[in-house]
Amino acid sequence: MKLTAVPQAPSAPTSTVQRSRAVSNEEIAAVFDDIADLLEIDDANPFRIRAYRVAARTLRALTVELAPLIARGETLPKLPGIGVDLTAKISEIASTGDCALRQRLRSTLPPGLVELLSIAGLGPKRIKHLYHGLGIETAQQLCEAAEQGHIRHVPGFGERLEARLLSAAQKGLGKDRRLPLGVVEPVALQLIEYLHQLPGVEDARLAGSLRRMRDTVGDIDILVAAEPAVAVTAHLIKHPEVSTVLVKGRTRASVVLDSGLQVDVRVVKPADWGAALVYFTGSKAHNIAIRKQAREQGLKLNEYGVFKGQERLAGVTEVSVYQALGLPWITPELREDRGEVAAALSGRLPRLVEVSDLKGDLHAHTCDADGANTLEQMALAAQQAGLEYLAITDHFLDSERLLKQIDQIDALNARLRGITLLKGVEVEILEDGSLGLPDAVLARLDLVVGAVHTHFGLTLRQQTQRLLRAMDHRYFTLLAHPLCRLINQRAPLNMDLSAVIRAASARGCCLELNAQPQRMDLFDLQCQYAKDQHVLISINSDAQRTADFAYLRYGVAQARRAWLEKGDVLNTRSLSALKSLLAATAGGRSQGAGN
DNA sequence: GCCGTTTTCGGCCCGACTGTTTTCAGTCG
Repeated sequence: MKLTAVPQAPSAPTSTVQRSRAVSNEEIAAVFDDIADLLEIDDANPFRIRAYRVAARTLRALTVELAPLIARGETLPKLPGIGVDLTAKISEIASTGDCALRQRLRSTLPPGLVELLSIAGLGPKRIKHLYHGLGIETAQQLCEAAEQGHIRHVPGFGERLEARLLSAAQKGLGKDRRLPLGVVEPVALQLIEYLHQLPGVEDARLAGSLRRMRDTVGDIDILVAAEPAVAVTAHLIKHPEVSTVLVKGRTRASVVLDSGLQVDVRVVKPADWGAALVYFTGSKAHNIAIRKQAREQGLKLNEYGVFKGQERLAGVTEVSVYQALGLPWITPELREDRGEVAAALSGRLPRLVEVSDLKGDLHAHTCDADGANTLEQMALAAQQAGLEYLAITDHFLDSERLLKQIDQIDALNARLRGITLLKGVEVEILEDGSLGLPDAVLARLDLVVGAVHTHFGLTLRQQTQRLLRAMDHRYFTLLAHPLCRLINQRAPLNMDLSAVIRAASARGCCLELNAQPQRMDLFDLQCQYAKDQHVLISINSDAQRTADFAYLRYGVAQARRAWLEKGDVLNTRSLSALKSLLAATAGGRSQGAGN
């Protein structure tokens, strides 16, 4: 229950069958995670607990919502790790919003105990001891007991543990907060540089979810290659931004920076580098999957290498580790146990899109609206970033100003060399799904990017209909930041994205993967579903200033996590191919659907 | 709780660090 992958806030479960909206996979997964937490405190079979956690993860990785299938009476597809019992529970949760097992567990255990699990240093065993020994049920009671020195007298606890738990509890329960990749990565790279300065450090690299380029990151994992005599962890805790040292051993240290970010550093011998890099890059699920692969071949895989009995077969490089398991090297973005091991085994790993494949950017702003730079400055910066074309898609422009900008772009294109500006707009999708500019103006553009910026609170049905109607418009090209989420600030729109994706497919519209670090909109799995439905994805910077084209690499990373290949991405097309594609789709839609 | 062409029962990934203990349990990743 520590970290959830999908930031859609689960709504409070209701026991009524009539619900205002369908139960999402995320909500079912949250119930399973809750059951796993409760079972953990209840001292249940660890493998039973794991089954619930694995099932929760599987549900979060699905690209299709299950509740509508269940509502239609269809049988659920066979999912790995989900058998007869969990299938029944999924149906139960989908139709009632809750599950009898959870209610039973909650009735026998105080509700606060689950919350205690999120305090560092407190697991199920210690929570049980504190509950039975001192009646502690909440973080508040934990603090009081620690301050009064009661905890040290519970068997298995001592003064130091008491102090540590008090400190962790006082820092609150917000430790599972995740920050945008684009915010954390620069900090992490500075730390890498700092570690490299220590003599004897042979290598230092990002690991964990940062290396897998997840859109949000919970902490910074760094792997260092150095001989045991090198005092790497001592060097780390001397860093000026380190505020708290959580753990410091010879080969491992965990610290908290002034910013609140946690940093975990592991030190390994250079000879173990490859195996350690695989291990600490994860994900946990990927590691379990490749360990299973090892076991099936009579091998053992750990962070020191691949072993056959006592003999080490591989471990110096990542490639050698995968090779010893009979696999090609798997790029970190795919290491989520979403089918990459099977694909690797059968030689069907995708040839993923790369930053250098991008020929253009179809969403950018200028100082004509709320951007910081002129048309020309943006054009030259795009060229500098290796692009051949850039669509200018300002918003908040009225017809008159937009027509003026069109003329300015024509004039600029006449003298620019090596970069072409496309005439576009980020037009408001109004509450009823109509577009905020007249057809006569939209007709003069190369592309129309539609987006929602208001009325986030519509019902599921209203919001979905709004987007479907917008895409019906004859000039509609591309739906920008479809979810409208802002990481840690605004939840994704309440709408049926599967329906939107299928509609985009039917209408020949494209969807954006917005690469702004706070947006990263769509999610990887949603892009994957779009790909399945043959919807082209446009990876756009939504640049407000010249420096923002650097964000494109985050968008590409998200696309790679979605298994997208060059052909799945609209803006890998050459300018001429793009223009003919735009011409073919925009005019082909129903003439009567416009507003 | 899931899984299986050597299994319908007996497996299910594995090591570092901490703190309390005096050989190891609990937590974490």
